[in-house]
Amino acid sequence: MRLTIKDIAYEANVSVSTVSKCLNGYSDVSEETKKHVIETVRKMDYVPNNFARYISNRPTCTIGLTVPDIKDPYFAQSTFGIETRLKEYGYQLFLGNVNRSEAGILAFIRKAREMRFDGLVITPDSWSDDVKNALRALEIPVISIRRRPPEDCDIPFIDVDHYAGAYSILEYIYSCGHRNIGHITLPNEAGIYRLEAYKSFCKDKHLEERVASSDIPASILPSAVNNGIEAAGKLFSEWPDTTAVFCGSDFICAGVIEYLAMEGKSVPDDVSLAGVGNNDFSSLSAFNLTTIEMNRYEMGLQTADMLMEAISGNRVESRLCSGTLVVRGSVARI
Amino acid sequence: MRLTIKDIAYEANVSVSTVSKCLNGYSDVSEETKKHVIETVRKMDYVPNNFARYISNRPTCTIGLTVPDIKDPYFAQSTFGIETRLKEYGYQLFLGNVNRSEAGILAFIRKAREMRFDGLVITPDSWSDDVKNALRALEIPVISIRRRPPEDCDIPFIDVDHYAGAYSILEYIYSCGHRNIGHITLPNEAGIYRLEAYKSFCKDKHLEERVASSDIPASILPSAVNNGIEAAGKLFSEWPDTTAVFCGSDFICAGVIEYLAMEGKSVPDDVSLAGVGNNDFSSLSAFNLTTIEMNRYEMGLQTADMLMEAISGNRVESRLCSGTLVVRGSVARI
DNA sequence: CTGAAAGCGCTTACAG
DNA sequence: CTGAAAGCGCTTACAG
Repeated sequence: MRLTIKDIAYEANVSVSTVSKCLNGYSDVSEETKKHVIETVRKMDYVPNNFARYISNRPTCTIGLTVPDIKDPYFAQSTFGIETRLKEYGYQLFLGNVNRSEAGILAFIRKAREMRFDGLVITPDSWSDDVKNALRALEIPVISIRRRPPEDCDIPFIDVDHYAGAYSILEYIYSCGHRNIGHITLPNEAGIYRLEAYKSFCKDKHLEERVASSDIPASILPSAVNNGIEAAGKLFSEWPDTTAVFCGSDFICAGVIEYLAMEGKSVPDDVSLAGVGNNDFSSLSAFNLTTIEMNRYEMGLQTADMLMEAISGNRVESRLCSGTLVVRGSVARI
Repeated sequence: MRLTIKDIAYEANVSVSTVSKCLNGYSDVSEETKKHVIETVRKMDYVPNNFARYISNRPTCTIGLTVPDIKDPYFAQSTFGIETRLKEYGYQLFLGNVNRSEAGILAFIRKAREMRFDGLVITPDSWSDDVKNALRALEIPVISIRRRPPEDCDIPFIDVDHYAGAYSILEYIYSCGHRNIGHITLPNEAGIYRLEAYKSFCKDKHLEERVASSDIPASILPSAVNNGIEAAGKLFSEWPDTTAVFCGSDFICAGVIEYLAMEGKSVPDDVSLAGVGNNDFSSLSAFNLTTIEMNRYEMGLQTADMLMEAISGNRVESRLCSGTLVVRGSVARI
């Protein structure tokens, strides 16, 4: 049987209340008693039952985090950042993989209420009425990470500034002398912001828009490569004099490189290339990609800060985190 | 204020006990009453307080998992497997990042007791006396994943069968006609098993041992590439007629490829190459690596199975999971 | 089939 | 400084 506070009280010859006070650092206990009780606790290896402790409405110091896909290294990094900072604040992370399903996130929100979490960090893939209502019924702070809530949902978010990142890498390409710059879109929400940036950029610099895309999914690797190959084919057949391509992701860059290799061309000698993401492989010399680093870890730290602000009762504003340009060798000066 | 079971009882005009029975699926309640209560619960959006529920020593249906490094995609995959299977059993995962520190794992074990977890999956980086004692004091089942406990620590483990995987890929290389096969070691525990397999293999086939290694850390990418470059230098200067190299990891392969490129050689035309790990980039055509897939996800599923066995009170045996050979183009037939 | 009452392990005013 | 007692929100024999 597990030891309870009674066992300690009995052993230490004091009352249950006194043991409780010693354990919780109350000051109105004599030094001597406290020492004796603490020693007894240590000797008997007693660990209080948190379930009994938190039965009243005290803060549980635990935060729930949903992750749509635990295998995605991006989420891994931001999760790590959140966890690190949360621990500094004395909070625990409760992680729920929700597998990109609406039922999953709904179940998680329920769990959060049952377990009396003090706050939530979520990444909903849909903002259905059910999700919005469940969120509204919550009496604890919520931050959305990597997903921007719709107008009618008043929860703060934190996300990468996809637009600014794309714009800055385009400026870098431009500064290297390129004027015939193509874009291959990334088929998801982030990709839309990047495309927007590309379009604004072309307008601002009076460049011709050269956009290509493919319907092949680009979120995981082998398929993203095919996406890049197909889109590159379209791009170069329509605008053969393109000198640089800005891709919606480094994965897609890998596909473009394969396409070019098939055409007997190489990067950056024949065509310059830049992406977004700074994946593991991007630094390998076979790729050596100029790209945008998203600083996910840093974003995780900030997410925890925002949540703590909200838990303290302050109003928090949504944030966009800027990526940083990583210059390697895939964009040539011309 | 949060609703309690009393509010529901009052609203539904029944006793607290009756509400509790309805909520917990007891049969000795009339259909009519049950329907009415459930409806009231739904209408008022009441969620029971788990802390009150689990105050007695009932199972909490939550499992603790320590992960040494949440950014490591390998852990991400096995974690995902564990979570998936656990959910099927009706269990929750509580994830604690322990950051490869002994203090971290000790703190986690304490949390596990406070929170009355039903079981633990751990990955200790050290098996100090403190850790072993803390583990022994635990009254719940524990499985060690990816770490094999010392003799005097009676907890079952699950790990990749590094030895068998290495041996099988060596047999494949041999079957392609290679007889001058070198090995570049991976400087960690898994690497030791792989080296052993290499040595046994050489003995079994009467081949000369050609082992090279570098002190440069090989766990993260840019540094692992340098490890491969340096070790390849040593290997080829000592045994220039080596036709195939088995590397302790795909990361190291990437370094060997760079080394060969600097020498004006390519894979597999001049030298054949095989690794272990099947990383994201391994499938890209610039690498096209023949390697061993570790099946981490599958291993996670099995981990959950083992834990459930143990929780059911059965004795469970340690397991080694075999990897599977992935044949791509980096090993030539000669 | 229903509900009053005791109990789970802890905390917290409150009296002494 | 110490401890008896009430209470947290729920569950579970038990009586009716």
